[in-house]
Amino acid sequence: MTSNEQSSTTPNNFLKTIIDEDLKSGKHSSVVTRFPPEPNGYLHIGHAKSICINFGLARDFGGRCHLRFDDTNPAKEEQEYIDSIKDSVRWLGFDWGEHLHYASDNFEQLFQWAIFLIHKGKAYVEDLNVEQIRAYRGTLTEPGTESPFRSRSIEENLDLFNRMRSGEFPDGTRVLRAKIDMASPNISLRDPVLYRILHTPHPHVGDAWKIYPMYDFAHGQTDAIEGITHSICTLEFESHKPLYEWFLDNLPVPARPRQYEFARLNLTYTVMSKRKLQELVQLGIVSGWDDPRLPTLVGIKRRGYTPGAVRNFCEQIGVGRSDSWIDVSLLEECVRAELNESAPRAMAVLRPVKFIIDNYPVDQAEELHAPNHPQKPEMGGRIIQFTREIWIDADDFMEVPSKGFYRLSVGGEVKLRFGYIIKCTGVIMNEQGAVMELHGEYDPASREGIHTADGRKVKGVIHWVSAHNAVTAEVRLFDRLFNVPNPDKGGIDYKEYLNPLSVVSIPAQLEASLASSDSETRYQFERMGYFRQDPKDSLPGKLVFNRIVTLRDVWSTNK
RNA sequence: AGGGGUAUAGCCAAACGGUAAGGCAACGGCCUCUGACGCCGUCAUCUCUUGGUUCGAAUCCAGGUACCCCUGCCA
Repeated sequence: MTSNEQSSTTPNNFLKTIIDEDLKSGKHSSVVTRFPPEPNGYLHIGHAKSICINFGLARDFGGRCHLRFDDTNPAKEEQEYIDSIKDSVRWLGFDWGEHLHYASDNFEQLFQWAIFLIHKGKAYVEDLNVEQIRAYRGTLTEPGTESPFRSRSIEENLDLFNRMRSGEFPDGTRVLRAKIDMASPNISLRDPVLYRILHTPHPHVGDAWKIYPMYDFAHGQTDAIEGITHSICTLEFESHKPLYEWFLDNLPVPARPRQYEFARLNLTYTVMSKRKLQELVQLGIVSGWDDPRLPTLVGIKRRGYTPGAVRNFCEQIGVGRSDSWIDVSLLEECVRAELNESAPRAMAVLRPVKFIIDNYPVDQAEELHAPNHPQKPEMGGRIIQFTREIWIDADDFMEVPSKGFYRLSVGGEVKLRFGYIIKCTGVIMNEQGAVMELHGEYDPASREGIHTADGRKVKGVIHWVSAHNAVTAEVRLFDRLFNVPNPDKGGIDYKEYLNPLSVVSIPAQLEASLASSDSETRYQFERMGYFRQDPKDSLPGKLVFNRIVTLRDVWSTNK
């Protein structure tokens, strides 16, 4: 297999087509991409799409992908974010090798290139203030007006720009602008700002600079310096592309990268903008950036989603240029698909109701064997205890069973998973009509299979735990953070759509073997879903389990 | 007459003038000691729309329509 053949079985997309052609035509001999986050916040699932695209392309075509911090605005950036972003990229399973870069590594070169433009008469120092610049810029339908400072001499521009660098002027008093075209229909070409004065220390280069380049003046040149062949970004940067190319055309850059755009990810029932995410955290609506309900990568990780599932999700959704809304259920489906294969099974009763087996000896306890995975005997098994008193789930009992309900009711029988068939003979309720306790009998001959002594087949199989040795745990049931597909839609504040039941915490009864689990192991609680211990809050004596995702449940969705 | 983009099934998405891939969902059926998993089958006479070119159009041309992005000293 040669380097310019696609080595994966993943579906085709327009970026792969472009790279394939560039490699075949000899335009490039290898592929170099980059993932360029600004370290001003935590990464979310939308970034995961970009990471998978960039690192995935490099992997598929035998090239490399850089991790580059687009750190040109120290007012918003912090080391904490740099560290977290690195963690998240690694967690997703990607490796940038030697290629950890910072746009700020190139500040001196960028400065020299700015000087170069001034010498060519293609950049000037602007004295107008923010409001004036805005007014002079024109509107979407009207051309802008040239600044009175546009025609300054090269000498004066040089002098002023150097003095900007040396910190002589206060923030906001001057900027360096490119001299392009104030009448351009593309507003990003109306003499864009190249540098602004900012007396702010920088997380990566300290207090070396008093002026900082703008994104547009840094990105393409940094791509060129790093030898990026395909600079892949989201659609909103498309209108910046002519500017991106203008700098490459007018500066003595060492290479000629190309920018390509794809549609950003939108996910239903959540919000993705940094501003909204931050607001949810700050208002205490969620517990932090790693709240398991958030689409942040740290949140998803804490919830218990696996990196493989996220990667698979990114593969499934494809790459295109049309605005798309992906249903969260696809993400959940990817999580289920992976966990179904890897998760050991266990039993846990989330809404415990005591069931007393009247014909079972009070002091007796027997050991039953339960396999850890129905299709994978190599995953072994464990011993579960069977006793006179057991916990079963309140949802598995109905006083008056509805049509199609084949679990327990008075007079009905059901198979206890890996245990015996039991028959319910009585129910004790409180004054409010809530079920307090159930009574019944077991069939001693029914341990194997689902047939009664007289040969009938029991339809229902329910999970249970021995009340004798069950362990109590807090279980957090997570659901969608919002109760509408697009909380951003309409003029209404997105917070109006918050789902009040996005997390409900309940005391549950778990089988004894779970007491010694660790937070790395994801379990399937049979018939309920996938769960794992919360890595932050769960303690040996005080277990806390997160519900990662439910199992598909045709019964309850069709009810 | 601002500029730039995008329209293929419920949600994504492939197709590059040769007769609409695939995934998810949905719907039937089978299997099952998890109403899970798995398996089998069904699911666009049609590609936003109206015309045109062509033996042949989702693909080419012309005109409409809808939606998204752009007026930070953010990225």
